[in-house]
Amino acid sequence: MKIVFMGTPDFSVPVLDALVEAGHDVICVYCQPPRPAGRGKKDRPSPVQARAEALGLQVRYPVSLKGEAEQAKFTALGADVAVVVAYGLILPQAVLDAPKQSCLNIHASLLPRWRGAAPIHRAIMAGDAETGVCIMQMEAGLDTGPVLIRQSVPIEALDTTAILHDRLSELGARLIVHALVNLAELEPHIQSNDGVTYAQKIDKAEARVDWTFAAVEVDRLIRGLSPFPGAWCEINGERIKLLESRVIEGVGDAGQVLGGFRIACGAGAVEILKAQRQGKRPMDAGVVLRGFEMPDRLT
RNA sequence: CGCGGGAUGGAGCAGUCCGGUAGCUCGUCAGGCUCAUAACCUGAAGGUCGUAGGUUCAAAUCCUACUCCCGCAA
Repeated sequence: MKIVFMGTPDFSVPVLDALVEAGHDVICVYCQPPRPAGRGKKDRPSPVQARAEALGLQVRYPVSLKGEAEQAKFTALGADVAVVVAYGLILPQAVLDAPKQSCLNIHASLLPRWRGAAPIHRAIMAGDAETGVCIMQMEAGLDTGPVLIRQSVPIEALDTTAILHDRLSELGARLIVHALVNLAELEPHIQSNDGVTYAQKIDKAEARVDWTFAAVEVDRLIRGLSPFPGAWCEINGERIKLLESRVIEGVGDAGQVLGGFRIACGAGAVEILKAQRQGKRPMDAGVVLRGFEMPDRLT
């Protein structure tokens, strides 16, 4: 099948790989243009661009698809299907209509819950018991199209966004390959109007831990924001990123250190399992604590 | 030239300003104690102090260049 692939971040890469491996003819890859990123603020290609070039695929990264010229170039590809996963650009109707069969989107949530940019983070932060992946037909609206395949995955107590991200990315890759083979038989299910929520982009201001919150909330925040952007707190004037945690039994004033890396919250307590000091790599809590003096209380 | 932190036995750190014996918390190994333990006690092994130059009687420490890792910011 002649496929146009559209995606940008790490989440999209396993999907691209799966399509190529399944023997599809990926005639062109669209992704976001290289942006200043990382130390030195140099332009860096997106993960998808890097992977696509390594595979020897044609790559395009237009700043927008609104112009007629871009749309004409897209249409001229004569694709059977467009596979879109975390591309980062809204597709105009002219683009949606271009592929002979359809535009399929892979979304990392159980739609209609968590439409939008940060579905994995939001599912963990909200304390959802499960999340999943949907393969859907694209419409002009944001993640509103009819769902072809919907597969749920439980969220475990210690799951972080990093873990779920990889798990869902792999799942999405498997499902899209399956969907392309069985495209004719799959039934589109219109999304319910009930239970619609939007996964707002993560705001950096959300990332600071407030110890007056209940322990379950703090724990979800830490796991939901791990590893990016990373929940953090201040210890001895130093900014410490908290990457893994669990809820434990414990009583104390909010912010009180209960020994080791166990902190009392507004209700209950959390134990930090993995953290990262500035300029250091992520380390297990016990290791972080060596050569480091914990105060009696965190704010 | 976006801002900043870091590289010291296997791990995490101190020591660097004010050059002069290589230190701490762990881990490892050996022995001891204990009914027993991620317990405790004793002892041991293990380090080109990121690399290359320079200054000096003497450099982990001061100077220069370089490599690698990371935080912020995007």
